[in-house]
Amino acid sequence: MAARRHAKNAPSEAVRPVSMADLARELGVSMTTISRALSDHHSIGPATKQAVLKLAKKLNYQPNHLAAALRKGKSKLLGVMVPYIEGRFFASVVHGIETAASKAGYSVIMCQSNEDVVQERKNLDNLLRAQVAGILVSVSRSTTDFHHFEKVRKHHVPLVFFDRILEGNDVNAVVLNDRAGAYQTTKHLLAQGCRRVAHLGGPLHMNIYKYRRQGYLDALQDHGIAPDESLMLYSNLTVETGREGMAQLLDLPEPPDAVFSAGDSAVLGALQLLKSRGLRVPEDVALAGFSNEALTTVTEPQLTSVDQRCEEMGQATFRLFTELVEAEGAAFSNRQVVLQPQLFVRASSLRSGVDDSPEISPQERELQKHRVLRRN
Amino acid sequence: MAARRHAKNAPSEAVRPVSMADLARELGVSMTTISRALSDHHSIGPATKQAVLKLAKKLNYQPNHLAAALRKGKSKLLGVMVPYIEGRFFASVVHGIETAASKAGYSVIMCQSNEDVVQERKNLDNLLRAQVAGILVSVSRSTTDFHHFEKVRKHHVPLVFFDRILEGNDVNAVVLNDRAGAYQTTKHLLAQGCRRVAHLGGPLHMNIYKYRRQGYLDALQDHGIAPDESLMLYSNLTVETGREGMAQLLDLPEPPDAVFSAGDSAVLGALQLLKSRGLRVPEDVALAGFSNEALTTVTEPQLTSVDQRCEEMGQATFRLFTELVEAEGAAFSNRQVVLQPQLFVRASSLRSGVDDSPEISPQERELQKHRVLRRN
DNA sequence: TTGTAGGCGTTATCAT
DNA sequence: ATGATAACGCCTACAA
Repeated sequence: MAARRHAKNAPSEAVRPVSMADLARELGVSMTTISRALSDHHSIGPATKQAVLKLAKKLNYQPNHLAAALRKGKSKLLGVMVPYIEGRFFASVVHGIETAASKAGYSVIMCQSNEDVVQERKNLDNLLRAQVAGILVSVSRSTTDFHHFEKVRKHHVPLVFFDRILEGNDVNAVVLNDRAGAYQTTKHLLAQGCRRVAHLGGPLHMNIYKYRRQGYLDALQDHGIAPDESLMLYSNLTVETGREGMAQLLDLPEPPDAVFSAGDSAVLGALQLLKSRGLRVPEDVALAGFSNEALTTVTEPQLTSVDQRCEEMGQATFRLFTELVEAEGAAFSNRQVVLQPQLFVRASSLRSGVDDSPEISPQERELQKHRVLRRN
Repeated sequence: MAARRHAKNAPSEAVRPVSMADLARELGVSMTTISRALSDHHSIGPATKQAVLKLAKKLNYQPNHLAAALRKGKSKLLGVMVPYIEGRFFASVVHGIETAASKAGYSVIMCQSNEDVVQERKNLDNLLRAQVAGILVSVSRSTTDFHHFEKVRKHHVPLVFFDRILEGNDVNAVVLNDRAGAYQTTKHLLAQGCRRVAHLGGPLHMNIYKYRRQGYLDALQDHGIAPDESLMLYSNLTVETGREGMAQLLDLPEPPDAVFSAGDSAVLGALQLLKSRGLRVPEDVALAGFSNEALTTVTEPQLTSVDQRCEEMGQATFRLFTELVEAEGAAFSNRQVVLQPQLFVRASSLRSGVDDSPEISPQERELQKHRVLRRN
């Protein structure tokens, strides 16, 4: 017990953790034997193996991932960057990624760009320096060019985008079919008898908002309705801008009888404003949003919204990453995975007697189970 | 033309990243010089330094954190473990941690225990193997003993608990003054004229729920009201159990005129049930919750709730970690940081004409700005 | 089945 | 002001 370990070049008296060399010395075998016993190599005596494992447990040995990664030139770290972690969407996607990654032996380094392209660049550099095995990213709102991601490619680090991607670049990406979600929602509003459907949109340089608008337009066209620019407002889709937008729409000579918002916060704002003006939802104005945030089931009436399959997106993103790793640069062809959204029809868009989506209820009930607000 | 080395397209040739050795060779100097130039050492010629930096930029050199950490025996990785990342509370705390950590040059490895001690243990081992510089953790719901955390201490890795801690152990921790939050809330309900205040509580083996209950009891005692066991129900505080609990309370011979819930989901359930029975809030039953979730400002009436200073908690947790690092094991005394909660009084507990908390509004307005639901 | 030795990229300690 | 060299802990040809 009194036998102290003497580090030849130890900087100070800091207690070093137990290493394979320590185990080897203690057992009087070589480090190779230790290494093989621990990694369950085939050519290893069962007796020695047991002895090694036992000693390892006794001395509380923990393998040093850093050293292994350095030696192998391959770490088990995975970089994940989101604009921010708060809010249901990104938190759920990260949850999906982390769960899948953890199961596959990867540790997730999480970072946020805070919607700032400068921070995004810094984070990217930092992840590269950490020698991550891959980078999964949803770009910031202020990102408009691709060149900092080029660097990642130069370093041969697998790169997968999710949800918010850079259009026009051939990249690996997992996205939601935003167009289909918007199309289905708008068609639903039209099926409810609405004729002047307005749209609260987001910044059009972002793929998600561009396609949500497109789906809206496509549905109108399918019904032979000409788009009316005065019914289309663009903002950052906060509650506040939702209120303002709704007010502006009501002031039109011909106000809308329905609003499809590209986000749930804005549609909440719209709802608040309509109530404050004494208008009824959905009788006077029907409402539908996008994201299926928790708040949609709390308002009165509850809000129709498009669910984005957050967790599936996380899983799919990680899966795409593992496929890239296995492909090992064999195929340079980038892959796109497109997830199908799911419209949840609720009271805010359901006019009496008309129900064009009877198949929704069971899924929703199922989803609600998982959407319990946890902790408290 | 044949003499060219095709680094890019060589199939079986894994392209190694640029290292300090490459820079040294290219410039015809030693690695020591490179290292010093890059780390801004004092004894380095300004000319050589410039040359090194220039070449580094040109060749897209990125320092290898793994190698540096291995050599120095100290990484810039920080382990953060939460029960789950979804939901406002933990997401905000993690946001606070990540922001502070990033500023200080740390990368955050985020993992979830999913409320499972077994996973918690695995994660802990994994973080140790990743050679993290510290571990910040909020324990899972199913954690009742401390011994897996002992291992962390044995490895001399700084350990800080936040919010959910293990009582009875002398540990570093950042917690909310749950008792004070509950006390203040209950006193507020009593000040509104309520005389039979019920309590929806959580699992009492968790510090947070134990203290919320205690604050409730203390407030009752201060008003000379004897606690009534039939008014105190315990559950996991989901929306569903909130509904059930409220129903049970209404069936009492003497139903309550107010409910203080240890969580916001449960109080939402209570609200739903009261409405379905045609009872008015707050006139018939006043309601107050805990956590100040986003939903509290969406319901009708809006819900009174206790804000937990999520982001401050994250910042404080990281700060405590850095203090431990600087202390360098000098002082073994563990520190506890206690944050003060903030009660937000809203319509669900405000009976007409009585307002015992006029100072709330400005802060709330301020907070609301930041609580915009983002994305979409 | 086991051992030897070299090196992954960096930094710290010597020396020049 | 600059170099040579030895670790950090692990893996893996190549020997034995």
